Amino acid sequence: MRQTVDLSCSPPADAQQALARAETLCQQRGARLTDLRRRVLEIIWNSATPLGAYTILDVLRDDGRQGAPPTVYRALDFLLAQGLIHRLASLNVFTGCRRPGSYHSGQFLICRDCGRVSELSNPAIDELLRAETDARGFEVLAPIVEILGRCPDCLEESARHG
Amino acid sequence: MRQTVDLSCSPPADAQQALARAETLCQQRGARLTDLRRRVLEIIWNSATPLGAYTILDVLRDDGRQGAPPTVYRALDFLLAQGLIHRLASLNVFTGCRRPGSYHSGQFLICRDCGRVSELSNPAIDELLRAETDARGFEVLAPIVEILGRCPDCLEESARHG
DNA sequence: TAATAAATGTTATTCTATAACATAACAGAG
DNA sequence: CTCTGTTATGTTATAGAATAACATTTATTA
Repeated sequence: MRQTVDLSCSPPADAQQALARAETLCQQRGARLTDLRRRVLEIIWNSATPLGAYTILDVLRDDGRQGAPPTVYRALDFLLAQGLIHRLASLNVFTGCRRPGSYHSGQFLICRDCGRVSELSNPAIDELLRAETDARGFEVLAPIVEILGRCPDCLEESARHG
Repeated sequence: MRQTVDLSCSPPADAQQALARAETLCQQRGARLTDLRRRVLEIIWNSATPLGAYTILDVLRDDGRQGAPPTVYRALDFLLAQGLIHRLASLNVFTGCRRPGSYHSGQFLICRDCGRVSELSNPAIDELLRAETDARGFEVLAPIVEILGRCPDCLEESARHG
């Protein structure tokens, strides 16, 4: 069964702000934030949890749009290239970037229970990784840091009940 | 086209040692390292680079064994549970664990060009991540640290030629 | 407006992973 | 040793993620 979209905790304000920011950035860069790409970004931001490509496709189809997997993946590729979203490799899902503008790879805390994601940016972690790779003469292209676990809310929840 | 198995840099000695170690650990734990599971572990260790599940399946079939995807995935699940291999989420591949016995999640440097992987274990990185998650009341289940980049050999190679 | 480039539509396929159920191998109790 | 329950493996089918290849449309600019 396909993932459903949970809007419970991502206020539209966030989405609107993110879209406005994206608009500005793309304009500055001469990148074309088309209807489709904007809509995909909006779908991602409207969701409380990261979405898979096929879930996004379902929403597009609900919009009445035509679409096949490449439709979504191409839009996602664009948004990734612009640093407007991140891909979580461990779950094959996509989430809006909280700090677009400065390209970065991000560090993520992913809750196993509710699926929500926090994006950290701890420079010390970056520096340590950098030191480690420098020492080995390894050139970094894409660092991936994804911590799967349980968020405070879900911990408390499971403490109260079962 | 399916991945092919490159034996060029993983001396059989490593594999033999890893298998012996696995044997011992499983015996201590009362876990059953069956023919199939041992063979899958051996296939992984005999390869210079991490292997995908379907590549492993191909090798099993070359052995003359019967097999379907679940055959491989079940063996991999066992080896993962025993901490004898790691899964690299960013590439959907599996690699032998260099320090089995102490369950750990590992930090990996993955070369984009040659596909080889170095497993780090920098306690400082673990500690930083731990501090960050503790501060947020987030319970860690599975930290994933995978750095995609280019290894020294491939950097030198590309400096000499193209 | 014509020529070019960029974006999207469309069909098919590849790769990754698991569900569900059948059969076989094994370990311990009697 | 045999029965019995458990664990492991065989087997078929399907779900889920991603891309290849080519057609068509939309935008840009010369």
